Amino acid sequence: MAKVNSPPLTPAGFQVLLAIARGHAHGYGIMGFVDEVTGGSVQLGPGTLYRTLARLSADGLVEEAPHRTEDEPHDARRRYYRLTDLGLRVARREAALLQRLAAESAEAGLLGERARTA
Amino acid sequence: MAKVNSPPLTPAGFQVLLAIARGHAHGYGIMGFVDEVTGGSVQLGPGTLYRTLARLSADGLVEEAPHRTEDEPHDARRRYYRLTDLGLRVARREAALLQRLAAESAEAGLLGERARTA
DNA sequence: CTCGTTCTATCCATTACGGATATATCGAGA
DNA sequence: TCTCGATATATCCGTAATGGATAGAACGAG
Repeated sequence: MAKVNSPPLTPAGFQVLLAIARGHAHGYGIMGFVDEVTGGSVQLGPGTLYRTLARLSADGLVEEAPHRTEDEPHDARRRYYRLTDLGLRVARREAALLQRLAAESAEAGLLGERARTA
Repeated sequence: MAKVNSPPLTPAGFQVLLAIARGHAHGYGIMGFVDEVTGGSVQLGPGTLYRTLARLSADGLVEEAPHRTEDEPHDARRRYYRLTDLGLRVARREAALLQRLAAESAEAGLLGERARTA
């Protein structure tokens, strides 16, 4: 049985995995997605982004994919990525943790019931 | 109107705020709660924990609370904390972001549908 | 009184982050 | 075709966050 001991995933690392899972396959697109989905409260600069992509790739969580000649007009500068099997498992595990924390947050009264009195 | 520009919240910072919101008011108890609620996948060592508490306190997100002489048998070593109004707002905002990310994870198929084929 | 546990606190090495900078390609338009 | 701003990737560097080791005081059981 393969070790499921995944290498530690950084916050930025999860953002990137999530963006790729959502179909944003190249670096620049990932930046925009993260900014948008978090309402601007998380912003990956180029430094963090490409360093994170390199680490995820070295850890075997993502791999470079061939250019998609279909819909996209083929931009030679772009590098596309996709999740590996391991990357998918890691992303799922992290997503489950997030869900758990969101549930705890709800238990703690941190969700919903906003400005009830005011 | 007060600035809502909260100081940046670190991952460890949110864990601590959540633990306090859940009623774990002193450092050592927070360590145990975080370990437990995350199934051991997040572990705050003493270094991170107390440094984080100090920073949260300096930023006005938490404040020290008087010892609870009621249920607890009074342990003079313990230091109790509670959320400030600002801390509560920040925790809520972060919890909402978490929820959003969990929802995106679901959209990406990272939640549920586990080992369908196997 | 003694000892193991609880609890807070600080120090240090490693790592992650954020932003500036560099460079190359693309597409629009003169 | 030549120029220029926007797109896209990549690296560098200073700052901050993390993890783990270490220290030491107060607690409770025996």
